[in-house]
Amino acid sequence: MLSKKTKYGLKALAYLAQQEGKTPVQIAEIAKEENISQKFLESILLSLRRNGFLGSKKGKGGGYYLIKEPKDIPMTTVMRVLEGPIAMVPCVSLNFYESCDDCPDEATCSVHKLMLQVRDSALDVYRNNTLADLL
Amino acid sequence: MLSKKTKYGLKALAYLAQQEGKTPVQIAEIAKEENISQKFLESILLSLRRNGFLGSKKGKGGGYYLIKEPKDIPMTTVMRVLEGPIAMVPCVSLNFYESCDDCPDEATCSVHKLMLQVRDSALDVYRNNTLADLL
DNA sequence: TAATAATCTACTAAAATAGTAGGGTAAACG
DNA sequence: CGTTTACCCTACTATTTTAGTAGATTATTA
Repeated sequence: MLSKKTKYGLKALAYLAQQEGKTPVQIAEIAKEENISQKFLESILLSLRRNGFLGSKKGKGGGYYLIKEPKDIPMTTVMRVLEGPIAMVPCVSLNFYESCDDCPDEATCSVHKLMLQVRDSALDVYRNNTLADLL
Repeated sequence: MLSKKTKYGLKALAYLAQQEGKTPVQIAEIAKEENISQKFLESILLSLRRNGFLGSKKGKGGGYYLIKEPKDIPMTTVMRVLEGPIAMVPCVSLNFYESCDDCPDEATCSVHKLMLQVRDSALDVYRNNTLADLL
């Protein structure tokens, strides 16, 4: 299941991408328009800023804005920041690899084999979608 | 992330599929060979039996066994029983559909659009794999 | 009937999720 | 320069899910 954090994060990014210029949008506006708890959204936007997706401006007329063009933001990087690993098991993860403590041999593991295919197919989708494609 | 329940369930099914005849295999044997907590595995096998994948026999010489041929067990049905919905959001689920309480319109929802593709790609993998393919 | 092995009910510890509460801090505007 | 605006940050909490445990029961077979 997709976490609310990821869902809200995606919606917020899409909302910002739809904006005309690069004028900052306030948290309160996004929260209201997208039906998201404002406080929760605050922490999500903050993490998106820390990870280089968003810029922010304080004070009157402040808010958040996209740093890059929507078409230059691939879904792979967004999903990894918001949701974490794209793989369903750590032993097939490219960016978050970990070996399983059960399972003596990855090469012969039935789960490994299947989940490798699932990861590749999901990766394929995320690689072929940028933020611009969500609008 | 794939739950341990699903992981263990898949491993147990694969173990049973590797068996020569249709002689029942005891929970204890599967648990030991696959490094799974026996009590936890008990409940998993029980649910696989209730859902028509396994048969069981009590008493001496008893245990669990596959009811169908591995090649006739598609991963879609296994995953749905063990892990639940294949979709990452209920609003794109074929078998577990639910509308989102935020999100006024699915047709224009950016998350919906993306997750539909992810579901289709995952479904594609599961449909093209049977239990026999995991061995 | 004694041993074996699945079945069933109920409880629990730990982790993740989805928030809340309450200030602090920087920038803009009058 | 001071007030307002709006992001920034820390800490706490309720709920749900996950991953089990414990212990008694029931059915089978030798």
